Amino acid sequence: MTRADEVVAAARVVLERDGAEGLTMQAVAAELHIKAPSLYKHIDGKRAIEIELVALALSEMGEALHDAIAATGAGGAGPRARDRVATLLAAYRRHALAHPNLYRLATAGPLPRHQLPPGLEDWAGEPFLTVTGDAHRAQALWAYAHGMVVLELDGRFPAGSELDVTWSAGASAFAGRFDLAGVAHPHGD
Amino acid sequence: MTRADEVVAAARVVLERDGAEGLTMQAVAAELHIKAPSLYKHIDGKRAIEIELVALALSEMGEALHDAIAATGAGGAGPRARDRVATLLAAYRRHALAHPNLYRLATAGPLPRHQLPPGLEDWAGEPFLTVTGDAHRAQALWAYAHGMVVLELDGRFPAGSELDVTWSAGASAFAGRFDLAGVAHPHGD
DNA sequence: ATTATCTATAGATCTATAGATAATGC
DNA sequence: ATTATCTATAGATCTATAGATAATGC
Repeated sequence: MTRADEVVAAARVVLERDGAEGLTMQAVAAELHIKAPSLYKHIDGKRAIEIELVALALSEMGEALHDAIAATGAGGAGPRARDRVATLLAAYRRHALAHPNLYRLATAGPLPRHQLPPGLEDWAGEPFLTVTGDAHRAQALWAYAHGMVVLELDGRFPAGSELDVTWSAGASAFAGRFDLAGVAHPHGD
Repeated sequence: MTRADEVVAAARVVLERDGAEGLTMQAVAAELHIKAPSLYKHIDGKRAIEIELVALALSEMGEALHDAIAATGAGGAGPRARDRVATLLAAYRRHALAHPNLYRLATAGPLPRHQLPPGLEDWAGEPFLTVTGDAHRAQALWAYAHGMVVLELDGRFPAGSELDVTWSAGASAFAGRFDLAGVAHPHGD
């Protein structure tokens, strides 16, 4: 682990603990028991740290999602479509809520695409394509998951909301079309 | 229009033009051709301005949504459910993209519920309940709309995404269950 | 020699208060 | 008198650079 990696690791600790607002060069340095100016000998500045954290977040989220749907077994659209959607959503929610500040950092604002490992973004989102079988439905499902997470993190749902039921309603909605298609247009192959 | 209202109106201009980052007391004062300290004689501070802006944003969004579904005519779940969902989503998207910075301010972070006009939040969200007929599905649809908007605003969808199609896919998904229900469990009344 | 760290500090903001000054309305 | 505005400024941060100092490795 290079010293630069240690800086990023320390930044992660600070971010998870104190939020984006608390992520300052001084706080990161303090986490390493050094002074802020020393950080600049190892990493290019605050923005560089943030970009590393975004890459890390995408990577870990991708892993959580791939793992989750791998366990459901492969397969296209079918009667188990709803289960697979629900499984994916549950993994997304669990992972995001377990690392709320890292999740926010990685999803808020424009993505520094040209500074991320090539393919990382696509790979992380792949599971949405896998469970929906269609690029547009994949994007829609992802947007749904993201919307639910940020609203939940920000406490935007009224008190007393039964969020498990709401999440479930979304899973049904996004799997519904498959079920309906299965009834109305049985696969010819 | 009280001077306090003029301050809020100026703040809105600054926010829409320069984003949340540019919304400073100095910028608001400059918009009114006065100096920042003078603002404090009219309004309680920056946070007070922001809260007024959130109330304004909720109010205008609520109006846009109510207007949109009013035009589709009342009615419960039925074959036109998808149209009504699509109409609501279109209005949500159009309004949010027309006032991106106000939208962000109003939806980012915790809602100052106790400092908003009573009932405003519920009223603004009512159209989602109207078109879905169910509180959980309403929340899910709202989360979908919000997710789509913030991802679109932040440029998070890959270049070349056909967002109209994606929005449409969500509308179909959330209306699908109604269609399916209509097929599988015809209304008994 | 090279590397890591330190102190000192420039430079850029922001919010908000204190107290003075000018203008308006009774 | 009251109201609106101004100047001056306290107080709090943050990022980042410059240059000195100590420690490590050949």
